[in-house]
Amino acid sequence: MVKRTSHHEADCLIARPLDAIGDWWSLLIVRDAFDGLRRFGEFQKSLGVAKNILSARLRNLVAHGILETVPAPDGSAHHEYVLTQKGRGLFYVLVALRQWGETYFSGPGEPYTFMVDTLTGRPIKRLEVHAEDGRQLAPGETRLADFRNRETE
Amino acid sequence: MVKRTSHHEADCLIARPLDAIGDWWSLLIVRDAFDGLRRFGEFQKSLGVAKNILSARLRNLVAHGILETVPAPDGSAHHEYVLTQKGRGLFYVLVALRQWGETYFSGPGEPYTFMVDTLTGRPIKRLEVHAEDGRQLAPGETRLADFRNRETE
DNA sequence: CCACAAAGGTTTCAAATTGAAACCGCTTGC
DNA sequence: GCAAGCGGTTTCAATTTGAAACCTTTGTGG
Repeated sequence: MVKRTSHHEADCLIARPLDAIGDWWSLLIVRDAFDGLRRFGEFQKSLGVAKNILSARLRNLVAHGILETVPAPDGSAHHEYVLTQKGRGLFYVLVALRQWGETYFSGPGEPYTFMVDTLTGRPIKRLEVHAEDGRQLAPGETRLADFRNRETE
Repeated sequence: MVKRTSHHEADCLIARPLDAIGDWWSLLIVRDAFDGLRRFGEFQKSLGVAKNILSARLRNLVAHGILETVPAPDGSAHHEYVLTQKGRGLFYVLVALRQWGETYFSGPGEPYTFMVDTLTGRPIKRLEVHAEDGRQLAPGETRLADFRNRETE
């Protein structure tokens, strides 16, 4: 066995992100970071993950620029982990995953949480994919296209 | 070591989906399925994954109701793997992941693909999160709220 | 009809990863 | 001054991964 496969060099821009967050724990750490968790111990308690694993995941997330370490505000020698802008960009992935989970993974009648608009307390709308002109697009109405350079954007 | 951790019973509706698709390959299989791939051999060639691993992942995806097997249309004894409705629900996850990848993982000047509107060939809009009343919401403007029963929906 | 090839897996086995628990160093709190 | 807590690292066995070999069921050429 050579090495655990990495998608780092894949052409596909779905594959490459999985290199950074495509394991069982990383996305949950990011979710907790969105919930305001910052300390090693907080993540460990929330996730119940072994400390060596958490340590490796945090290091990987920092290496990928998803989290960054900042000095602890209480003046202690320790530091805290906070989301970078890149890390906050995962918000839409989390929302999409959560909406899918709400639809297909919630047992009937079980205690249940929604994402809600903080201002009104009402559930947010489902994600939709829209064309440039505003038309809503179904999965079959999109495809991938190649552009040689970014200037076509 | 007891067993590889499963999020199957987690309360969190982000964690539970990861049980179904939270490994290095499953989401790429789903991506290929959206691209129209259906046969074992097609997935294997596209992903370059070992056959035993692909076999296990396809079985898992079928067990989770994300793919289903259908008889091959050419009358051969083999079957094909196609997305279920639940599987097609992952479209938004893939779009979110891809847009994140486009933003943060594409090297400068490298050949590049976009998701485009099939009708016009123009890139699709970025995902946005909206409140019930249509206001666009930033990451910090949402939270999770508990509802005892689904009837509050 | 028989040999041979291809598709679609399964089996085998070594190497890598995971996880639980023990350990370690540094600050506090008492 | 000493125990406790935080934030990890180390150790080591169980599990998972991946490459390659193998098997089984059709399809095909001679």
